Amino acid sequence: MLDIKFIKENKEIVEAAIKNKNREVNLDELLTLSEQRKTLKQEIDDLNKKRNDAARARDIEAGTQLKREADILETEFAEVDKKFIAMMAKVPNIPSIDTPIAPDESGNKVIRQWGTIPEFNFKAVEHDELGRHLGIIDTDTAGVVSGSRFAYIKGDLALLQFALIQFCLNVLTNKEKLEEIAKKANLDINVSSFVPIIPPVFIKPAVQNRMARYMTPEEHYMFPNDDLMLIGSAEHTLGPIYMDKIIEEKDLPIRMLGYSTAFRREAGSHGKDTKGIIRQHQFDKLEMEVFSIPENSMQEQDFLVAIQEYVIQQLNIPYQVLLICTGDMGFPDYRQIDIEMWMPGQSNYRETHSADLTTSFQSRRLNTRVRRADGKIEPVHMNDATLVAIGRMLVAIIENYQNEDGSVRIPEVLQPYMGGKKVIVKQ
RNA sequence: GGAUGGAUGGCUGAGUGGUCUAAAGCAACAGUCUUGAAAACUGUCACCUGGGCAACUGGGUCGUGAGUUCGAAUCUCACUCCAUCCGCCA
Repeated sequence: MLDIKFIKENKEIVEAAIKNKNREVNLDELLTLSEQRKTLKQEIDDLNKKRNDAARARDIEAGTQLKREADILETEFAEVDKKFIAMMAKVPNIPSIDTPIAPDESGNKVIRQWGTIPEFNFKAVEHDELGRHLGIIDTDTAGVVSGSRFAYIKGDLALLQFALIQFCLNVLTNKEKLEEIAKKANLDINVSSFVPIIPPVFIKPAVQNRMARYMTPEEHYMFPNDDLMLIGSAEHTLGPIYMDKIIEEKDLPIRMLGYSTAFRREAGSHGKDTKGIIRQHQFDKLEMEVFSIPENSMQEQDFLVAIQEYVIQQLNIPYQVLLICTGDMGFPDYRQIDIEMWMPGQSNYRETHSADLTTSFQSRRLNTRVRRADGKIEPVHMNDATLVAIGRMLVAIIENYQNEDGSVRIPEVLQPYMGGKKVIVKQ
């Protein structure tokens, strides 16, 4: 949610943001509602003053009359307020100055590429074929037991998942390593180790709503009997940790690393990525979440991207970094940076990471604030970013590390976490 | 699932219809004293929102939402969460 004052004072900027993000909101109507709301509130306040005076004076007759008047005004206010809130929720965050303006993903800008695209002297195959051959991915049985877009991850691939997690935890809790990463990225920030968190995977819909993500119930698994839903990302339950709280400036930044399963209905993606485990209803993910003071939030995002890149470089897989354009970026995002990793089986880069800087857009709705050193209170800035979407990372690893005989080498940095094993062979 | 108790500011906690404009303590911050610190003393110290350059001032907030009343932290109803016990359970 944006600040109504900001909207009032920067109508053109907000209008452009709505247009560039392919949304529709009538700002004039919104501003009119805001004025109506304010006027009504003022009238109610004045009336309440009189009511308080009457109550103190024990003037029962005047009080009765004033109460009747107040009831009418309050009903009117409730209606206007409801419309106002609903409309405010439709206004997206404004994009950063460096965000490319374009209607769809074709406007995303590649800002850097890393690694050399591997040349195979045989025909590289896709992960589902490799996985089936090696007996480490079983979507057929999962299809029978649970339906499409589910899989059994087995044997060495299951071990590889835990190796990845362990490797990442070691990096993100190692302050010296993180300092190195920040320094290499030319970032002037106060580095601290991330707090590892295993968050709940269920969330109350009302809280999810306050994360100000523009989402439909079709995207999530809902449990109306229990007033709960499954999260689509650890971010959903990490973000509200400081809901309705004031954080002291000296305690920022707060950097968290969540590990959880993510659940997605993929309602709108029929026929897309139906093979293998690229697009699943259920996958595990390491997710970073950072709360910071406003003036540092862009650097924090750059830091998160630098960490993402470090991990991929350690795995030695080619990737490209994209600045996402207005038409493709998230509703609450001020700046979105994605990473696409090279998938030899598809001869294509595929999206594996996303880093969202939402500035104060989510925190305003969550009511998470910072008390600055000078005592002023303002919304904190929030960043969230994928560290590893494990399913897709496993895909990238086995496709990039495949051999002609269908076996798969294990990336060097992960070998210590796999008991020294170097190759996955048919099981 | 059953039973009982509870939710008040950063924390502890008093408050059972109108002097609550929420006691007191702790913590924090500032000052005095001190070479410095501690202690002591003095002061400040919740949040949202309207008006005002400001001093200041109006309204709202005692888990959430509705209700009763001229008047609600206090009474009623619903909900959420927490604690303890019983049952079940990894």
